[in-house]
Parts: sequence; structure tokens; C-alpha cells
Amino acid sequence: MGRTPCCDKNGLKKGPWTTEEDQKLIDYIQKNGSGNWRILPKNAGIFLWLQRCGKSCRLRWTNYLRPDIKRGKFSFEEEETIIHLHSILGNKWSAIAARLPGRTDNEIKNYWNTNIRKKLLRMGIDPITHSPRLDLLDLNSIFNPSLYNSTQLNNNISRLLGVQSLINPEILRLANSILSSHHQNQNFLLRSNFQENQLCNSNVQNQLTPFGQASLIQNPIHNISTCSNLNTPSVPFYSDTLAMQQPNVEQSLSNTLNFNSQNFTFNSVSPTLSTPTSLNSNSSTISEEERESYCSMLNFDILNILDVNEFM
DNA sequence: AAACGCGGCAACCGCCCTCTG
DNA sequence: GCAGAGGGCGGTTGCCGCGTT
Repeated sequence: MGRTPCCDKNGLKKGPWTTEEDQKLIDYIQKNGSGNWRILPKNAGIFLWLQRCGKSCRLRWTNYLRPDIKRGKFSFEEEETIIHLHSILGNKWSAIAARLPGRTDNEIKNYWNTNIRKKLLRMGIDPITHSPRLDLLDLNSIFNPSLYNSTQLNNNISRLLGVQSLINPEILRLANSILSSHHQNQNFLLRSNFQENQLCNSNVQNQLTPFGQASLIQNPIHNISTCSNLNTPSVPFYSDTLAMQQPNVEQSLSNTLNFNSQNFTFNSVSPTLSTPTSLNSNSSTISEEERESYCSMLNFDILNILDVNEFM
């Protein structure tokens, strides 16, 4: 014989809770605590008319009536946290909620499905993998010919970055390379394949100068920042995974991958970076093979270069 | 003003693991 | 050890309010 049934399934009330039901439940919880939901309706003495099972009471309490629940719109910081945790935990809403005081898993789940998910899709981010996907990106919103001047293009990119800089540094690099390419009159886009769990995106912030050339990536944990070269098309990269392997974290972050129409060059000031020797110079042009080797080490797979005109 | 469509969200559903008798 | 309910959780549904036509 197992447990005794929590309540009679027959005739149980379903649907929205009334204020009277809520008040009865609140009164009971305040007197007895939120413990054994199985026996709650009977103990509350309201079972005959409340007709709610323990499970329903628990859900109502944890998702709506709990006094420590925070109501209202999600703040930017909360949204940032949700996106970051989702990139690590996936759809583990309860685990995400545990790190957001006052928010319930149900509320976070709803907010994700109704707001964040759609926002990511509009921005060309796969909401499942958090990887940039050009097939999802609304390129027309960025490269609309009527808007294609440096100021407005930059505004579009900035708008893109305003959300995505907090999601995935890959899109920073993509957008930065677009900007850099644009300003250098080199009409190409970098398309990259971003594998999961290699470039940590925690607390990444991005700031653009009026011409969008400087990309500042900061990690508050280590109080580190690195700024890309202002005059050349460059893509600063950052990897916590890589950084953790470095004896000198700060030095390992001052790196850029530089692009022009012919070559990829790697620029590093880190003497400790565990890269192939041939790549460990201050500024060197690298071969295709070396580039692949280096990208492989970073788990950063540069697929190819696309002509921007394809999208215009 | 009515009909319709859409988005947000509370609540339910159903699965799976844990717990109890 | 087993059977079966409880508890937790993610997925889904359906209601409601608001904006548009």
C-alpha cells in the first residue's frame, strides 16, 4: 500500500482562483506555514467548498500568492541574467528562478516565451543555442539601402548590440566586423559558427564610439578590459575558457583577430597565450592552415566570407 | 461600435523522480 | 522491495485585455 490519496479527485474545482479562495489559502499558510500540501485543504477546514487539491494550492501559492514574489516588468538586469543563465542552463526555469529573487519559474518561463525568445529571433539569435544565425537575422533592418549611411548603419548595429552584447560575444564580433568592414569600404561580412560553451559571455558589455570602431569588452570579475584597434578592421575576442587556462589572465585577453579582404591576422600582446608558436608574434599574417588551427583552438570556426551585396 | 487578431499570463497537463506506508 | 501518491518541473492551453480594422 502506498501513500493515501491527497484528496478525492472527483468534483475538484479547476480554473481561476477567486479572492476568497486566495484569502483562505493565505490565512492558512500564515498560520501553519507552507508545508504539507497534501493535507492542506482538509486542515484548512475549507475543503468542502474550496474543492482544490494540494497540488493546485501549492501552485497558486508558489506562483502567485507568496509574499516575496516580485511583480511588474522585468528589469534590464533581470532580463540580462535570464538570458545569460538560459545560455548555460537551458530551459531549467526553476534553476534560473532560484537565482532571481522574487521571480517564479512560471513567470520567467512566460517572459522568455513571450518576450525574450521573440526578441532573440528578431535579432538573428537562435534562442535555443544562443548562437548567431544569419538565416534568422533580419538583415533588411540593418542593411536597408535607404538607411545605408555610416551614421544610420551604426545606429542599426548599435541597436542590435544593445540587446545582443549581453547575450553572446559572437554577435559582437560579427557586428563589429560588419562595422569595421563598412568603414573600410570592404564589403564583406564575417560569418562564423559558434560552438556551445566555449566563449563565456558573462557580463560582457559593449560600447561603440560614434563610428563604431572601438569595441570594449569587460569582465567585471577580473576587472579586465581590452579595446580593439581603432583604425583597422578588427574583432576582439574573449574566452573565459581560454582565460582560465592562462597564468596571466589579463594579458591573455588583449588579443584581436584582424580582417581585411585577403588575410586574417592575429594580434596578441600576450606572451603566455598557449597558441602555436607561429601565431605568437605581436602581429603576423597567418596562413589558412594556421588560421584554421587557431580557430580550432578557440572553437571559433570561421566558415567563410560573404559579400554584403548579397543582402542588399 | 462590433468583430477580429494578437500577446500576455495564470493555470492546467503530464511526465518523471522521490517518498511513504 | 513494491505500489502508488506526492512533489517538482517543463510544456501547453485557454482566458482576458488591448489594439486594429
